[in-house]
Amino acid sequence: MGNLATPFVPSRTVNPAPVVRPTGRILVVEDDPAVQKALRRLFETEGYAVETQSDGKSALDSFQASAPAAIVLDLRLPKVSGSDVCKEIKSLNPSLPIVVLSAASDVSDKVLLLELGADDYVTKPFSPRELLARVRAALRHTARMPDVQVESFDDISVDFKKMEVKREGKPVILTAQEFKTFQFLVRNADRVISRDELLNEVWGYQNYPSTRTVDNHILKLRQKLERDPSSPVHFRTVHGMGYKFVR
Amino acid sequence: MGNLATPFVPSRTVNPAPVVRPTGRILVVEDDPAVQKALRRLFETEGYAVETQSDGKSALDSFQASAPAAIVLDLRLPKVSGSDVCKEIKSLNPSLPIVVLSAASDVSDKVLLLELGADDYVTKPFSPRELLARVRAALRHTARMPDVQVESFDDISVDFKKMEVKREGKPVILTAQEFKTFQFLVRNADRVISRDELLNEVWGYQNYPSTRTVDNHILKLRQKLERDPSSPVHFRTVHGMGYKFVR
DNA sequence: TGGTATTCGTCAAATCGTTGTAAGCTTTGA
DNA sequence: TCAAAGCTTACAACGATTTGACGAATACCA
Repeated sequence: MGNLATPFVPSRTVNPAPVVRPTGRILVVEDDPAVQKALRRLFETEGYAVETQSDGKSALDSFQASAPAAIVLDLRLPKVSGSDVCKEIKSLNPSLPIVVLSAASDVSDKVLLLELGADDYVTKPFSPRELLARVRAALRHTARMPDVQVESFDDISVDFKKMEVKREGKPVILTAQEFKTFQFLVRNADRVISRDELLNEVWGYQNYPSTRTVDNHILKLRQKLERDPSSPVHFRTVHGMGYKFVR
Repeated sequence: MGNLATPFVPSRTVNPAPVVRPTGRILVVEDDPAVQKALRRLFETEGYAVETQSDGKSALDSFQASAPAAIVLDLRLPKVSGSDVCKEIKSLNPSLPIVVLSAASDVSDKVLLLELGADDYVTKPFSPRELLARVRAALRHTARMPDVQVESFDDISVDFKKMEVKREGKPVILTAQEFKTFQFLVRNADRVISRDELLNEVWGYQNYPSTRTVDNHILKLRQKLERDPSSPVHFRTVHGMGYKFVR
């Protein structure tokens, strides 16, 4: 799943039901250009969209403007120190996971990190994999599953945790992408969702060519889940707008 | 995607699957006000109720009066030392989980902690997430004391305590890593588990191998435990997602 | 109301990603 | 020092996803 970083365009004004965010954008704040580049590559090859900033001031601006899903923050920064950035961000949004990069000497102070409000840290030199693991864990943690894991309507029932869908009690096999699409639609039932939004939220794309990809997945879902796929009841087309799922 | 036929439930929204939510109050015993505040924030944003005390004496009183679900205890305390508090509490209520905070120098000897009766410890500086994880683990541990230590299905039986697996009554030798993987899967039966999650839960941060490693362990488990390893029934692949264990 | 432009549904082919597996290498512990 | 366990690598096989063409449906506008 390839990704290119481009400016984020908020598509929703309000934040409705919990939204499934498979791949978030990561804000990397790091002043050393070499390290910055390496980090970008690390996360991008893992399918994350990456935004980079080189100093604390820009980081704060960037955080305000683009609402990243997680932040990787070097403690050693020019102008505004990493610590201050961390505190500031945490005070604005306590649930946004921040993973701190620090030289071993920086954290000699016993509980500094805790006071900063950072969620996790790795000390330089660190293994890329470990950083990745920690960021992923941080993301997973905040993207907490909504309480309701099971839904049913019409003759369909879904168990999001087990990734099982049944129709008239009989199992229906959905592929990974189909399932994610379905899940997103169900969790945003009754709301009109544009293809762009689907691509952003389900596919994690930041930019993309014009594509029939979404349509194809809707097609598959209709074939598998609608009583009469040729006149869909649940997966509705809203012409010129996108799709809408209704129970 | 594995699906098993079960009766169709026509209600609209079925009751939520049991979600592990923070329950109970955590008693934080810490004399440094800044750290105390940070700890409070850490646990509270996670949904725990927090009670704080600054010295050993008050901690003991508090423990008696309010019966917390777990205790986070700094070893460095004024008046009554943390060690004594720990011993005292453990003698009064051995099953109450205690996670100890200690400077690295304090625990040159890990054995000491065990003597104290502490369930777990983190050394400063610690990652907030790690502390959280350990407290959660400690809670989980005691929360499901009536833990099933023996499971069986198909022609397999497992004794988690003895770390023994038998197939058709005959012992099967699993390596440590295989056993851990197996255990995690069994305890999360029916749920789809990503490689990442397995890596985090079974392997942990410090050694974070490649995802191919997981595949190999699943392969071994299938070879050792499936009737027909080439068409696995229990260790199912969920393409694009991970694995799922089904009894 | 008819013509035109846009958007959507559908299909098959091509691409791309994921998984299973074996073999070899590294680490660990007796 | 050796054997066992664990990890990495490579690659084939498989399946999922994307693409692009094209006709059908819908909206727009004179």
